[in-house]
Amino acid sequence: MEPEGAATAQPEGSTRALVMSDVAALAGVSHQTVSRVINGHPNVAPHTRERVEAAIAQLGYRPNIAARALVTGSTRTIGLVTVKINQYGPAQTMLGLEKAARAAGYSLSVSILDEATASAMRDAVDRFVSQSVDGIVALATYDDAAAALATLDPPVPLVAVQVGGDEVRPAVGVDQEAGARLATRHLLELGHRTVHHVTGPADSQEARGRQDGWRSELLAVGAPVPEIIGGDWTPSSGYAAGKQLAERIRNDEDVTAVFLANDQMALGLLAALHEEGLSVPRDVSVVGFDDLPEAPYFTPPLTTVRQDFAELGRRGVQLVLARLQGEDLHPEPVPAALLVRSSTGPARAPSRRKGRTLRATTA
Amino acid sequence: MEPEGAATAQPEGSTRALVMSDVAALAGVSHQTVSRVINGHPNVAPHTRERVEAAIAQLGYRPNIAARALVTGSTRTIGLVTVKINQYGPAQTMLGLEKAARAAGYSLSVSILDEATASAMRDAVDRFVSQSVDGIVALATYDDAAAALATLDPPVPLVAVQVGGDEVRPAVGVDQEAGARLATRHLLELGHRTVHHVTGPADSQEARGRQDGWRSELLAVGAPVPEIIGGDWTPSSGYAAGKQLAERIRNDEDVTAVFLANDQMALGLLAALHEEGLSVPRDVSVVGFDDLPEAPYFTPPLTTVRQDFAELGRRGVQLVLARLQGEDLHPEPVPAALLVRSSTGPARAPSRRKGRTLRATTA
DNA sequence: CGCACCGATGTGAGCGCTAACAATCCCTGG
DNA sequence: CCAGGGATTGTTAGCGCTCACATCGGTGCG
Repeated sequence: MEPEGAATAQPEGSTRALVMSDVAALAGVSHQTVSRVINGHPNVAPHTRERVEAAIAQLGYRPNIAARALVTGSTRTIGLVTVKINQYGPAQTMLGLEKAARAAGYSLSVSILDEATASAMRDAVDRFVSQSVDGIVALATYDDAAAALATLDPPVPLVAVQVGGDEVRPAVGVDQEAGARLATRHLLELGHRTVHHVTGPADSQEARGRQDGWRSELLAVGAPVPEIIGGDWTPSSGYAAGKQLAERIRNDEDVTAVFLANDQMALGLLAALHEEGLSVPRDVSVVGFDDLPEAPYFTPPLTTVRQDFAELGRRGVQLVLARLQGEDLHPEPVPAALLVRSSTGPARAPSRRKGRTLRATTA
Repeated sequence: MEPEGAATAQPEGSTRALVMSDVAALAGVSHQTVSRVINGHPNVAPHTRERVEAAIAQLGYRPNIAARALVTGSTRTIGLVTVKINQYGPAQTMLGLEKAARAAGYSLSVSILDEATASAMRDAVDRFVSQSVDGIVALATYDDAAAALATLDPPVPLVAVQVGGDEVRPAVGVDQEAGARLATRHLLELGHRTVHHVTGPADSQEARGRQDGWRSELLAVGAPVPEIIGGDWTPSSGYAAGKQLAERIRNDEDVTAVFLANDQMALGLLAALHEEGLSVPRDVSVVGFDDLPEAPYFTPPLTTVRQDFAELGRRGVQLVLARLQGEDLHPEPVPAALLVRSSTGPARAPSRRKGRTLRATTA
């Protein structure tokens, strides 16, 4: 980037044009010995090691990683391909991944897709391959992305994070089903006859996992399984669900508990219910999923399910590194935990609750 | 990573062990001509260029970027150092940056700090330098991070995104002050005598910018400037502010309009006001800042200020690239826009509003 | 008609590092 | 007392690419 003649132009002892032999010369050894010290090879005399380390420190030497990458074939970089980083889950997962990668001495290169299409996914993986990352982590919660992943066979380890089943290659994920069962059970235990469910998008494996958990818990206790209400993660779809549910309550249907596949939809539902003059949790109990930072400040504070994203990231990186060494571990799903706040309460008046008055707030 | 003997093991015509001379041999030219074609050098005969391109396509050849980086000194990577990616603003900015970087043919390497301390910042920048990124973008909205940036003098361009003034090196940011004035003016125009303000953390330049905007708008129209209420971005601090304000309203102070430095605090305030039996916007008008995806679904839907993060990212990358070429552009701040929803309304009963009844909901 | 010149291509060197091998040196055991 | 072996260090050869320069064939002009 600059002729080496300018090497000493830096005001303070900053990096530049310093190469291994500079260190070697100062320490009075060969460059190879310096290399050995840097890479922690065993057979270096303690005395020599010290001298080399001192020289490195004195010069502020930093190995050129491009040169190292050229010969080792490893860039010590992990590529992350993800979608919709503005959603809480992906953002948190990314945070966990970065931390774990850094701790393992890897850096994280990211590619944020606009859409989770197969071709976008393929392109991103391709880009990482020609960037010669050591491994790739894909956040693939949507079917087509997951499908795209399945067709890919990059020359580096590729692991999926947060996909539903084990359909796709090595994968780690949160135990969506267990989390959903926790939420459902909580509502059931409060005495609700059944629990309604607002799902996420049909092509999201996470959404399906939550739905499965909800259904199986209902089935397990012999509770009726109401028809699901479709949603798409947005508050707006939760709002629509809230309106629909309010209408059904007005028609005297037995709707006292709702489990939504994420907190944002719960927020929308809360808003709709409020508009319809329904009180949470007096009239309806509500549980979300994700534990957004805002969730404790919803009106009312939202009972929800928290996923341990840091742990997820850690395992994701761990999986990549294991694969890199040829190991083939199959990690357990990361557990989820229920956080009970004020949006859930005991079911009132077991069955008959005729003659309720509904205030219309909007008019 | 693997002995080159295994080079042809790949099932389909995937990448591996392909080097420039393979392409050269197939095209019947020298490796240097291949290099020229790849790098778009002018003096290549059209016919030759075509043949080389065909060979590249046929083989699926991808240049080894480590080798290129070794000789050119450029990795075509931009480093991003940021804090708190789980907050909406940073996450969106990052998205914008990644997009812009990718469009410019750069990839984005990220480092997410736990804390915005000087030493963490320094370490991250250091790591990027030894990773030999071409440029660094720092999201430095906090003073100590910004201060750390000012002391740093890395051998690559370093630009700050979203810092307050021009104190720090090349920087781009959203015009916080203008956004805040928009919000304040909106409330004033609705007939409110003055506007209360809940700030962000004192060491955040963004928070101070918003506060300055609020104050100068108040001053501009000769409205009284109430004491600011301290906050820290969290819903919890907004909640506390809400409680405090409710108390003051109960004591008949003239509080009818609040501008909060972000939406999350507005959410907390909304919750507190609701608990205190105060109606928004009937009793109090509320404006936030950020336009979270959830903001339209708050109770009531929140009037707020939107920042164009995509544009911010674009300009950030543009600035780095300009610096890389020695240019020294000083970009304008990115504008912010007011979004009026239902949390703001006209001021009632100009002054006297004795004898109000406050329901206590919690008891 | 021949020489200078330019566009197109090839050749050689080397970026900074690690891996493989070679060369020491010092010790141990027969 | 000398061969053998392990520990330590040095030497050499590339990794795959781009840069600088050499080469070659053709064109323009004196």
